[in-house]
Amino acid sequence: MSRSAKAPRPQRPAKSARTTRAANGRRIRLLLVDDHPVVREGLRSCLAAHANLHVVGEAASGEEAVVKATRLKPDLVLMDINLPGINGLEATRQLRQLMPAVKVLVLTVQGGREYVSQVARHGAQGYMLKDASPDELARAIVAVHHGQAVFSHQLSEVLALPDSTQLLTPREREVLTRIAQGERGKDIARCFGVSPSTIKTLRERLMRKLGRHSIAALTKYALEQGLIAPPAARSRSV
Amino acid sequence: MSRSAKAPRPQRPAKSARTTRAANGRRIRLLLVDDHPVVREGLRSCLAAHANLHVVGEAASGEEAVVKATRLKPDLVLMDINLPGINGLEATRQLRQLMPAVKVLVLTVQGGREYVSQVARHGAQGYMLKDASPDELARAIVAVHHGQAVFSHQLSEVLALPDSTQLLTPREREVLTRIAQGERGKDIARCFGVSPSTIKTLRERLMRKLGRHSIAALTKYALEQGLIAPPAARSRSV
DNA sequence: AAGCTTGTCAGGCATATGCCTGACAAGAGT
DNA sequence: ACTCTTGTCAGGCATATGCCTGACAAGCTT
Repeated sequence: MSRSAKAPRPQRPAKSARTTRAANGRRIRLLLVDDHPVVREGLRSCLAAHANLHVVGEAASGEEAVVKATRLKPDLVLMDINLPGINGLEATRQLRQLMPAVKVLVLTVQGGREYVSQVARHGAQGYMLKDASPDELARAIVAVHHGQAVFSHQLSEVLALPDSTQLLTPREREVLTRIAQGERGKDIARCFGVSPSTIKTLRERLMRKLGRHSIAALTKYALEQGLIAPPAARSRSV
Repeated sequence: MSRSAKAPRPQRPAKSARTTRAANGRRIRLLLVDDHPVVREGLRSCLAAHANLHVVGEAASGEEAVVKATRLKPDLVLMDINLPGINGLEATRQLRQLMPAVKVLVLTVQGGREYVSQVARHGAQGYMLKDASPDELARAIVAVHHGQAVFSHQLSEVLALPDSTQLLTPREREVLTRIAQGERGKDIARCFGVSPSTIKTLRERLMRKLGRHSIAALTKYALEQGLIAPPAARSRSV
């Protein structure tokens, strides 16, 4: 904790203002995407200490992110995942399709293994967790802007793990999401137009592969890995 | 904006500095509790615009929150719920027990109905969602400091709903959390030292009361309502 | 005192799970 | 050609769920 406590607020010395100065001298134009004003403000404030980082806009939803990105043409978008409307991954996909030059650094609290590969699959160049320090974040932005792929060091352990869901076939993933959403075997079978036995077998394969041996456990796994949307008990969705 | 930065950066005009100036002239001493540096910085920055709000410290965990609160004796603690170690609710409970004079305003992304009553039960005076605007937040802080109970207006719809979990007895809640964590009836029974039949009956009562008729559905409900920690796929817990 | 809820327990019954054993065809990789 | 994985399907079997019917004691409300 860099902040001393009772002191007359130490006015953080912005120590890294120099350290991250852009090599080429050009400022990196940033678009902040997060639905929480406080977080946007925090990012703004954290990044303000870095002379080469320039926040050119903010967006509070996926749709707004895409619109603003096309208008403002930032170099890089800092993208949250949990957004009202289309989520950050989908927004990333759309954005990257429309403007391949714009890089996307995903910044979220979700740390599941599956999220990592999902993030990459959707075209983002980086994936930081929100418990990264401001300096880490700034370094990540610069690195991504320079073409590196950057992942939060907190994710390294997760990345070191075998990607369990990579091991799943599309069919298995589909079945898993259905199971995790509370559908029962028979309904899934009917919905897929296959025999209940098939779903049964697939479920058992899933359990063997993932080492989760109950529906509740599979549900929790799917949630952890971001295979299904976390139950959004937000007011807007109630 | 407290942090200077060399950039010309629009240095947001702190328009509401006057509007929330304390009536009594005394500044409200605040302790910020959140495990994300960026969020803490955002709060700092948002609140810096208000002359009567004074951030005296920060904490990144529940334990740290309790320690710092006893040391710094803030007027009010801004408390996140999802924290490493003991969560914000437990921290609130401990803190309120140790220092009843310190008010707690919970500030989180969790908007479930059950969370609202849980927050109140743990001794907090207010509950704001993180999508509140900085001004709302500042007003809430002042209001709570003046003895009001404050809840995010985004929560009003949620509050208008009947509190389904209020309808649950402590025992039922306990069983529900166990179920949602993937324990099966028999194990719960053994753990509680009662007959499996009892758990069976309780589970059925739960299903009737909540209108969820499978374990997966109960799990999702518990997640939504914040009865169990959202599956923390964070690196630290992997 | 009568009624209510809670927590405890039990039985039955249809269905679903979890775990095992198979099987077969299509496709990919070697 | 051979192996491997995938997706499909089936049977059996022990256990768990989901849904119903009870029951009884303790406590609280009225």
